[in-house]
Amino acid sequence: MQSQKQEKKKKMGRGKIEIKRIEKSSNRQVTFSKRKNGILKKAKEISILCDSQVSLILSGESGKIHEYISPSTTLIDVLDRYQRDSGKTLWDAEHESLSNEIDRIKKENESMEIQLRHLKGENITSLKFKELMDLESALENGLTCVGDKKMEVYRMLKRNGEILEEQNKELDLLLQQHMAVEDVGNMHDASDYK
Amino acid sequence: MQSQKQEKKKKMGRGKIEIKRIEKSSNRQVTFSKRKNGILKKAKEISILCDSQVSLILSGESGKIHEYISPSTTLIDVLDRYQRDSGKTLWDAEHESLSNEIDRIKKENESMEIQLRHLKGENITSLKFKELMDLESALENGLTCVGDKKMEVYRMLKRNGEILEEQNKELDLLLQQHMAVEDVGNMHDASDYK
DNA sequence: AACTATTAATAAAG
DNA sequence: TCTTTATTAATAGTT
Repeated sequence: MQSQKQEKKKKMGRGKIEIKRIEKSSNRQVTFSKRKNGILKKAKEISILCDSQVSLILSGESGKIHEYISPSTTLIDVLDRYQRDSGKTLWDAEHESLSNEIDRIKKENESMEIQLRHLKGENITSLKFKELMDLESALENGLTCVGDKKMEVYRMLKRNGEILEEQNKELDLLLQQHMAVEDVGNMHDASDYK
Repeated sequence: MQSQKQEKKKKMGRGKIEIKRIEKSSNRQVTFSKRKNGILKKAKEISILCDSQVSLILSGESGKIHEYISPSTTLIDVLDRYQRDSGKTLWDAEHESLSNEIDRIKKENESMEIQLRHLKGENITSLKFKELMDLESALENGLTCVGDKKMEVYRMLKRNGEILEEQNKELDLLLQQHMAVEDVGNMHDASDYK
């Protein structure tokens, strides 16, 4: 291998180049054109293959702009993400305040989502005993209010005679089924606590 | 040449791939990581070789952002140019998009807040009978889950003997008070339904 | 622009 | 995630 190379330190033919500014303007332009196509293609490919968001903006010496923005998103989205992620503010103060508001609301959102889950009995594995008891109290309280209200509405409906006989029967049936389920629930609770 | 190929229509080994979303998530991630490095390298190379301005921002499914911005310029310069060249005003669009996002999240927020209120038995005056029943079911379901979990945790605590006697008593007391409230709740329900 | 010898990127496997 | 390697893809220099 060495013997083959020894007389050819510089490749005079096609081959590797050093990564530094190409001095000859015409070559530089040609290379820009070729590599521009290459990288635009790569950008498109990675966005399709990997379902990823890409924003590529290129400009050569002519000043002409070439771009690829993945269709799954807009440039705005990419830049917005970029700003939040990097902490760099590309734009004005108002933009920043809007961004902050979004962050704030998103946090609120998250906390409410957790509360909702808990009230629905989901994701409660990590809760402490005291938290479970508080949660239970809240649920019982809610149940009491709702149950009272339900009966109130039910009586009002009946009294006003606003429901047709047919609907009335349907409601009664629903209600009875419901109460049956409730009773089972209570029995379950009771046995569990003894 | 044809004879060599005829038995190997599909390359089972290393080779060409079709440019379409990679279905398997792990493969997609690996490919993203590799190609990301590739395209970042290409971006750097073209900017050096051809003295060109490049802004490349990528994000994969993890949401993490990867970027190459050519040192000869700032992202803002690139974007300014982009705006002038394309005639699109990113500024306004950005502003609008943020406003829209805020609206969207606020609506989500509002809806969750209402749900939370309802589950806590507040603001239920306007609800229809059927809605009250659904709400009640949800609450009962949540209560069952939480109650089961609570007892599970309680038993575990007792069994493991991890709580001091003092704490133990406190818990027992809390629990008894709690059950008493529960019983009142049940009686209340029962009497109402008769 | 088109052509090819060569290098570079990378898909699949370990 | 890293390394290896067979194979495809990109491209530098030439025409």
